[in-house]
Amino acid sequence: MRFTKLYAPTIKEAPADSDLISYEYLVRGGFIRKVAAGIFTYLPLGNRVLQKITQIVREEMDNAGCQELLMPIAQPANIWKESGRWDDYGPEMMKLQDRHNRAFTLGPTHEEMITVTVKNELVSYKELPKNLYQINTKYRDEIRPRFGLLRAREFIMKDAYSFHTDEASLDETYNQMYKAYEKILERMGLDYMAVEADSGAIGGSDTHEFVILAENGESSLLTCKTCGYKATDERAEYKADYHYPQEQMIERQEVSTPDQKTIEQISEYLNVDKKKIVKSLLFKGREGYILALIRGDLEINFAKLKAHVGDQTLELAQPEDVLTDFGTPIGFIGPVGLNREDVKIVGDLSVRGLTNFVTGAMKQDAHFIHTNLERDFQVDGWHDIKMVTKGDACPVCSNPLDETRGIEMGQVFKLGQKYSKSLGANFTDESGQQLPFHMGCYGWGISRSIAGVVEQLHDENGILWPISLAPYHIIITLINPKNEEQSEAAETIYNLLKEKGEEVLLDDRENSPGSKFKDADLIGIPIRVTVGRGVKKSKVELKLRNDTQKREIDISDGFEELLKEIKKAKETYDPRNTK
RNA sequence: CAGGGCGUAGUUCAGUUGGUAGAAUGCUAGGUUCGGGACUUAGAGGUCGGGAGUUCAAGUCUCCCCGCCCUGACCA
Repeated sequence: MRFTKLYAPTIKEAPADSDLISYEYLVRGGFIRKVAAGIFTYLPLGNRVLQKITQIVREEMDNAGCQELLMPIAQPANIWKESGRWDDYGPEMMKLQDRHNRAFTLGPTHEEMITVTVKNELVSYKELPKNLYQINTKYRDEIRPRFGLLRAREFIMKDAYSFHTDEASLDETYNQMYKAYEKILERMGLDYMAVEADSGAIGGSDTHEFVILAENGESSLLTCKTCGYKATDERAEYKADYHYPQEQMIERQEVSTPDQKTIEQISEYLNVDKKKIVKSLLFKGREGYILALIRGDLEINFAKLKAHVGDQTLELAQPEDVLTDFGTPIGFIGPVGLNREDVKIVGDLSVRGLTNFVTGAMKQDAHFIHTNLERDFQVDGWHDIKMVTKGDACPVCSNPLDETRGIEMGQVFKLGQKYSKSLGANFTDESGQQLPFHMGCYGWGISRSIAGVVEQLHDENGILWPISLAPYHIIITLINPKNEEQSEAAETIYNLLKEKGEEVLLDDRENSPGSKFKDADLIGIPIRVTVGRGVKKSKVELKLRNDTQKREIDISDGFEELLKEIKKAKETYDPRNTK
């Protein structure tokens, strides 16, 4: 491809709405353009990368015994109502109506659709297991789309679904997919981790996330150097070991705390250690309120709480609701005297054993001091709902955990029988009995991968694509197109490489050399052949994107050395090693 | 959705007490250059996000919409 023919508008300045390096470089390099919040056009360069990722994923899926199909994006509401997720997913879904006022959604995921697809036709144990996938556009009306392609509202995803007679068969496929995902990440040349994760709204039991390591990643991971334990922050557990000194219980007392709403403020105002305050957060769910209690210096893990309560619709109660239902602003809620049918109290393990602590008094501008468990209120259940942080004890070996950041590229789930049961998807076993499938599902963020790769592989000048994903492998930078000698040499090399089937880009623009170098770096082409003044002496230059050194190559031998060096570079180039 | 911020040339941004719409960069044409966004001359490009209002006069003041960005318990 000639640069003069290519549609790749590059931009010198960072776009005003740039919030992340990958978004900035992808826009500046002419890979993508934003159309609306979280909705993008893939320009030719972006589309080439997208196709390469798609192809890698497709090949690995096929190798893992998975078959490709294509399901509709527009899905009727009724299948979502049947599975009970019309409400669970709720506002996340892009909803629309046809001319007859029938409700549809633009699929945020396809569990329902695939189940409906196989429901009446995949009926015998003899046909199992089956593993089906598609690569398709998905829609999720995120609370706040951001970070460019990392959190888009319209995005491309590979999703696979497997159907089994029993758990053992599911386990086998799960492991195959797990390995396929490792293979995909290796082919993309990325540093990654597979970690235990929370299953969220998708539900199910076992699940692993495949996370690539990146400083700006949205996911926080907790890892143990000693034993190798790894988990996402939502899922991470720890060895809870709280010992509090035995204290004499003191009489509970109400104190005035005007406008002191946060733990921080109360701690200062009452001159009490945060560890002697119990934080009370009120959540509203399907079956009423949940009051969650945790020690003042710790944070609640919302995902753990949701999982524990078994209600994915759980949300932090609105201040207005709290005021009308409990008669207090949210800063002053607490467990004392809260004997209401519609309120369940969940206590974090950190609260158990505390004595004489501070809680909200359930009325404006007042807290209780010297509150005590049992004597002053009852907890309905104890559970670990704490957000695990760096330094907490590893749940396996008790050594302190580390925290790193990353970007989730894919996730594998064992769904079990959740969807097959709710949608009545059964098969007939050897004995003629109707049984619900055991299912697995396996997602991969195709469009997100583009941004993920850039997040991990970039420097101050632009992107460093690995060979497997680069939109072109080689760029020929022609310094002066008006110089016949140079121009001729560049054309010859370009045609030769094209004949050899190389993916080569010829920068034949009449810009100044500097702007061509900048663009080549920004776009991130791995191998650069510079054709300039050296041509007089039958020399061109070879420079790799991850290297600061250039090498002179003699071309008087009919380009043999050049071809050899290019071949070698293609085989050994690794953008993770910068020099 | 809540709280905060911003919408002016393709892009990044200036625009004073209300008084003829600006720069840089990019683009077009010419000239000089040709190894890290080079220099120079000329030119095109804007119903100032949309609507209503106040005023002799609105980019600037008021109100209502719309869009985008940031913070928030979202997730491939």
